[in-house]
Amino acid sequence: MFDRTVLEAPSVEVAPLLLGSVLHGRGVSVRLTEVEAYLGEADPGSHAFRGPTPRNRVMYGEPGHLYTYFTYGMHVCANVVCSPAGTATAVLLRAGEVIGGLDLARERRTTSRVDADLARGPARLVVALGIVLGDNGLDLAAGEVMLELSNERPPFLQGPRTGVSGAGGTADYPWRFWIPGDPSVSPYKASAAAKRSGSATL
DNA sequence: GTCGAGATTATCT
DNA sequence: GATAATCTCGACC
Repeated sequence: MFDRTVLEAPSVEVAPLLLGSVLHGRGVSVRLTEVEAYLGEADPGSHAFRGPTPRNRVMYGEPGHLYTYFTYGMHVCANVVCSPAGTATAVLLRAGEVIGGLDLARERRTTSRVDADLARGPARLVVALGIVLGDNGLDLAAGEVMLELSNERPPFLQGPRTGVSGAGGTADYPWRFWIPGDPSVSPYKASAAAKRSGSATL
């Protein structure tokens, strides 16, 4: 359960609040350590940039729901819908630390050799939680996948988004947030940042 | 440890 | 028909 009004804010404000929060999905619990904000039609990197489509209509719905989508032919990513109905902003869940249902998470992610890799990356996190494409639109307050907002405000860093192709995948939109020093984030962040712009450490 | 290239399919133009 | 909010594997240091 959570206070849905918190999620009515724009995704850039919600994103840091999700850090440290816990997502429970079908027997596995993950503490979020890295997220990314998407600002709907104002954001060239968002699926909603070119207006509503059958796929992204969930983002236009009420906050606190799950938005899932298929990408690169074989991966599913998950977002938390933010902002009031009619506004298409969302927060992409990029990485987290498995804190419950460890054995089950290991079964789902047989390619991970260390626990820190179980939910390191958007598609990996989705697999670890047992989320599938059909969960699109699920209510995170009462569904099989539940969000538990943290009362704490862990320290976080902010930087350019990664993996976004075309316009929008630049430092013009520094809407990636992560908890510094967490093992489920650091290697990913370091190599991706170095690859893009030399060094993006803040 | 870091770096580079290929895989594979739903969705949109 | 082109594109994509990625992952994995193999080569190299």
